[in-house]
Amino acid sequence: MTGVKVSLQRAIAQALERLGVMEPPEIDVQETPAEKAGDYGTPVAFQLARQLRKAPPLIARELAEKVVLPEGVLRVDVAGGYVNFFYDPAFLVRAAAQPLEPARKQGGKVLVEHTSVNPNKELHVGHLRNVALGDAIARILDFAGRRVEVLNYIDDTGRQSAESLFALEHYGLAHDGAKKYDHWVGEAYVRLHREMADAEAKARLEPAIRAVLQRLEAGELRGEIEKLLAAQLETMWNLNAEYDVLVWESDIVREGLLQRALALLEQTPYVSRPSEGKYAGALVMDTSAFIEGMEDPYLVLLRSDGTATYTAKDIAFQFWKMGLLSGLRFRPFTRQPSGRELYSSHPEGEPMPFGGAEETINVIDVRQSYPQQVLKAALEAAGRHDLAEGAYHLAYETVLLEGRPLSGRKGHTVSVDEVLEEAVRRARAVIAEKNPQLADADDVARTVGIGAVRFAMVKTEPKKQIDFRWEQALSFEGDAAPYLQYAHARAASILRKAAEQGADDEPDFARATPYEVELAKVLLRFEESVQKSAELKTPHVLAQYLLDLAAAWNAYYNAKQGGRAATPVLSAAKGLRGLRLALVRALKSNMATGLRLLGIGAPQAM
RNA sequence: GCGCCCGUAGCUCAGUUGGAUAGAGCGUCGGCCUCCGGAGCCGAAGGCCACAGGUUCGAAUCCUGUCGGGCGCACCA
Repeated sequence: MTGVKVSLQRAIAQALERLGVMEPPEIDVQETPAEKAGDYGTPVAFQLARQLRKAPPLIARELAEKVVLPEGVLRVDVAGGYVNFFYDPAFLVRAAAQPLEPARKQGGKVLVEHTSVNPNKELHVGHLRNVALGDAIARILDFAGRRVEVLNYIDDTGRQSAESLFALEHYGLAHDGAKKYDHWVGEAYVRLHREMADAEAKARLEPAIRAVLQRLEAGELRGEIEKLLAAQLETMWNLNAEYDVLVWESDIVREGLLQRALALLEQTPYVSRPSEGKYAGALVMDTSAFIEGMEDPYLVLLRSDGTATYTAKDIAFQFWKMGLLSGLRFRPFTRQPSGRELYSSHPEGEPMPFGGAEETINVIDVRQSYPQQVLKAALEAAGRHDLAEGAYHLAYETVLLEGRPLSGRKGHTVSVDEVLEEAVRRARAVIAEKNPQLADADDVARTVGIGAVRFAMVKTEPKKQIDFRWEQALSFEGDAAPYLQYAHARAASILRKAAEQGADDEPDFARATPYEVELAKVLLRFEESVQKSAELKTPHVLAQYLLDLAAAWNAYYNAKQGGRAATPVLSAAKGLRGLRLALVRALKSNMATGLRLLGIGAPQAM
């Protein structure tokens, strides 16, 4: 159903060629403003004025004379320097009624890493934005024709996990099942930190924590981490997020990826082992050739005591992601709610074709910008400029809670589980009030509540800080997911009634009115918005488009002329009714697809 | 101090590879269920697009500077 703009661009380009324009500019085709004549127009004559040394209106007129009108265009007109095209309403509406299809697969693999939360406590609202963004962008890229692999990194050898596991042992706790496991462990973690606020206590406990860390690195406590991971996965699944593969940090080290990455880097002129000065005895990388403005461009990979920094492991991981290194082994981990298999790296697994992507998207908050730059620098140092170009950091700003930064230690935080529970509860209350007869009210409340939360996380640009406020994030009015879902349910309701009445007349597109044309034009923007979302790697473009689409549909639905409904569907004359049903069908299906790409469900009724 | 990001209506935000009169939601005020679902629709009020220069036929969008705000600059992760 694309193609209206594209065919105009092509026609204009050919006309310019006939006019003898040697270097045609980018041809911009846009919908004409509401009060202007025509359907689509181009300002290309303005851009050519200098090159051709002619007034824009003159060029516009010549262009209008030379252009061969593409299919569906009735006539062309000139307004000032703009060239405007008038479409046959029937053509636009028929085009808009065509079913959507995912773009054909092309290009290499793109690997999306998101979530990657420390396995040591429950997810909080900061993680929520990460999961919502990462899951949505993966779905969008897939629809836009990319081969996508979704990865979740398990930092099982981190300090935080060690502290959590130590806390359980230290306080002699046993899980009785009353609380969700990750919340329960999180409480022990917080308790430990309260105790360690005292410097003396901290020093006393340090050796025992280190011992746990070492056991983690040896892979001895994998089962403990898996228990935490299982509890966290429940939350992500509740959010509608699934993955292809988990990669464990300990596996990266055990399989020798870290050593090989360092060996590879040591052969380059950028990595050295200073024998004196600040970095004596350490292995460092000089990033000055790749990162500008650093006071101290040296980055430690191996500490002088021989241990690897987190960044070094991350570099090894990035090298694996992009196929510079291979060697991890995998096996099935669990089956996810949709039926999709989740794999995991594992010492006893077998080689499988994960990784080796030509492009990576790392979804991590903006505070990690420097380490992410380092990953690119390491790829550059390895001589792979092409891969460095393909490594994208999807940086999102932090989430505030009621205007203040999140803080686990001060208890200023809310878990994702809590947020979801409250959202679903509120959705259930609204249903009880507005639609008490609704059959599957509990399921719908889940879809609506979770949808509201996810949409709130993706509707704004990632690089803008957002403030999580209960009243806003859980709003069921205005620019929120329920608005989109309501538009969908309304369309579903009409189609249901049409089926009951046996209304299935052939559409007579020649009967299209300006009301249908207006809705059709918005429908026709769907693919462009998905493509743009994919290209800019941000779901908010699609989210904003869906709001436009729902608004156009609601306006169409409510249109009145002289106090009467202007656009009734079911009571319309034969042919016109068929046309309107075709548009409603397209609206419903596109809205459902758009919501799905954001990881949000579209109930038939709500 | 150096670097990156942000500043658009009372509030929260779209719009930025330069294009026609800067748009939504919330809030305020006023309307709309004899009509397919009022979680909706229509209308009003509300803008020196932070400020000052510059480039351009044309600037919220590009450049320079200034002022506000956020973040990053560890042999932490």
